Formats: sequence, C-alpha cells, structure tokens
Amino acid sequence: MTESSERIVTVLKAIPYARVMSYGAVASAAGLRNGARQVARLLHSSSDTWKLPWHRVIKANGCIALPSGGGLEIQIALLHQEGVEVNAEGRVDRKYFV
DNA sequence: GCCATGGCTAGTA
DNA sequence: GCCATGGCTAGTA
Repeated sequence: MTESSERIVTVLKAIPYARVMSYGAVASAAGLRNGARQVARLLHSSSDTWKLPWHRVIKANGCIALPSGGGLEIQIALLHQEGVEVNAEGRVDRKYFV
C-alpha cells in the first residue's frame, strides 16, 4: 500500500452518504495532480477489501463509468438506494456532487 | 501495454 | 470522438 493509495482511501471513505465525486476530484483531494486513473484502478482492485463506497464515484460529466453488465446496473441501484437519482440519459445531476 | 479519466475539437442539426 | 496522461501489471529474458 503506497502513501498515495492510503490518501485516496481516506478521501473515498469521507464521501458523504448520498453524494458523489468524480475520479479526478478524488485524486485532487488526495493531493494527486493527474491521478484519476489511479483512483479508478484502486476502486477496481480494492473496493471489497477496504469496504469503499465505490458506487459514489462517477465521471466528471455525471455519467457512470461502468459498462452495462459490468456493474452499471448495480451502481445505479446502490445510488437509488441512497436517494441519488440517475436520469434517463444515465447521468447524475450536479447537485449530488460534493 | 493497459485503462472504472478528462478536456478539447470537429461535425451535425 | 480523439489523444495526452501516469501508475500499475503482465509477460519476457
């Protein structure tokens, strides 16, 4: 576990219930200039072991990054469960961003 | 080489 | 859509 990864984990666990953050925003908050992809990688590999709120991380444009059949439906369900709405175009409104 | 990104541009309506 | 990025990993020697 690198220091950068630990900072990313800290930021992720601090995302409030029913709010979302973009990969890039998480990276910035963790002090990484261009770490969006690193955030994505960490979510993919360690969400389970660290019990991370992976479903609260979406693209900067409000879309969900996961493909249909590859987690998209589950992520939408988890967001709905928290009261975050995903519109017909599959986007989350700006008001839900931290 | 890969990619659960992001920002900018071209091309359509 | 395209491409610049940047850290991680698989696969070779």
